[in-house]
Amino acid sequence: MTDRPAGSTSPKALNIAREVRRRIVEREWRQGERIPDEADLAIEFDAARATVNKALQLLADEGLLDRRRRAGTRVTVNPTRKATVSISIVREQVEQAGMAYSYRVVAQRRSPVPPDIAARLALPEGKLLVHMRAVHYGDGRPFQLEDRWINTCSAPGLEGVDFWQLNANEWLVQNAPYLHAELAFTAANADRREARLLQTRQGQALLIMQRTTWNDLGPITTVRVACQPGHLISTEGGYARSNWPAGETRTPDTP
Amino acid sequence: MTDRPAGSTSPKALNIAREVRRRIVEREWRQGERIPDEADLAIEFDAARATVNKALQLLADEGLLDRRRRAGTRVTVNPTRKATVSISIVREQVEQAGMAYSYRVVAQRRSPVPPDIAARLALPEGKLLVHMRAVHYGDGRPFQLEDRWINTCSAPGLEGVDFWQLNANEWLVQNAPYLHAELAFTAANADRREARLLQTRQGQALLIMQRTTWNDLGPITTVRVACQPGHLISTEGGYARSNWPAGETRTPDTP
DNA sequence: GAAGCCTCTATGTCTATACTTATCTTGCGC
DNA sequence: GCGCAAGATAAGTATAGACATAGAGGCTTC
Repeated sequence: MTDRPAGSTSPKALNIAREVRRRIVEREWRQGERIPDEADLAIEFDAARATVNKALQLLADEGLLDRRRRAGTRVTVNPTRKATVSISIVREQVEQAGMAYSYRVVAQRRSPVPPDIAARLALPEGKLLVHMRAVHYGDGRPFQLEDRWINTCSAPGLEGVDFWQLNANEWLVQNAPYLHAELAFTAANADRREARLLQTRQGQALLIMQRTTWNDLGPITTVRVACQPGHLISTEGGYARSNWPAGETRTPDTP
Repeated sequence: MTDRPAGSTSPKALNIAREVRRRIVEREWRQGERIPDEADLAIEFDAARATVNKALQLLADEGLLDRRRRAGTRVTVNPTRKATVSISIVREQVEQAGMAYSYRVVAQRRSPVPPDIAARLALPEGKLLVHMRAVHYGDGRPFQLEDRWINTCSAPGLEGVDFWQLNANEWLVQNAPYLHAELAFTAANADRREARLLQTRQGQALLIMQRTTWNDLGPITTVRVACQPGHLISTEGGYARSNWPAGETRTPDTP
């Protein structure tokens, strides 16, 4: 009898993963302990080994299991869990929040690259890159402030583009897909200019997002995004979207 | 002598993924375009369809491809790329940075839960939870400041634990695996107390990490971590860690 | 006992095949 | 022309079988 009352949408591998996860969380299988091997689990769950493999790989990716050839699979002792951040274009973020998007370029010029940026991009100091600063607005209020350096060598076709009118972020996303990216978060106090552009006070703590992308030609662009005060970047919990919070509390932004 | 000049580290599915990625990045297959179906690719790459499927699923997870049954696979128009943040226990972070770890509990008591925390945990306001504040040090200098609420109902066995001595973070990681987690980043100005504990000045911008975990019994714990000034949380670039710095750029015909 | 070799096992990966399922297309009846 | 049902198609998923390979553990040798 296939019970599917609680919405168990039945891809077999996922069911197996869920059951194994439950056994771990409920401590039937304890930290560091070795769990039955794939073949045994395949018998227990009446599935092919490949299916069990898929399930266990999933849990290993989540950081719950440690798998090694010949040694078998054991429950991770100090699980390093992973959370994923989705980076979409600003306009979509703003619009998804139900606000009207607008965009203003504050400055744009070719400029020799300063030492810190050069280091981050692994480019010779002083090389001429396109440097631009822009503000993204939601409903007319400043949402994000971006300070971007673009390496035209890695973005062919960019030469003729007029970023005073076009959104650099979107142009790059659509026209210069990357092979490698780095992303980092930090915090910084708003300086005088940032405070003015974001319409806040100097010294206000800002969430800073630094992002650099590369393709096979080299670095494409690096950008430092300063978010509006109180902005929250949240990650996707990952796997088990359960249903405890009866009222899915989508936390309102902090004032 | 294993000559693998072009770095083809052999798992066939990964090779296929890499090649498809290359075709996208090099714009052989353009944004929005439909790519050949799995069967055709299987023939082209001389692989089974399952293998091609695995490769394409990988790229879809990365956000590069959009796949729909019957409709086929197309290159994503506005790729929303994903980056993953690894959350390990603080001690490991500190030690990995080559510093000596220490830990000090600043306060711990049972306390009625304030409205904002109650909302976040979906618990009735005023319920008694364990509230604790602690500082993590690296080489004696403050590294992180944590403000944690623990729901003993969801963490059986916690009643008798003495967090004045034991590291709450580690105890929870090892003894209360979770099913669901949420993580968010924001920035805040250090208040008087935070400034003192982190040995910095009041108003200093701090990177804040908020993390809440649940298991099948309900919310386990929520913690607000304030990082030392200048702290950087970086994500794993993801898939293609390449080696441009003067590395072998598999240079195609560059226009 | 330490070092080195050997063997066997559990996972890693791939294949061929089959069936399921969503959804686009087509064609029929009106 | 319109609506709806039938068919076709591409991805989704599962399976049994096979071989590859890392590496733990035992064995031998010095």
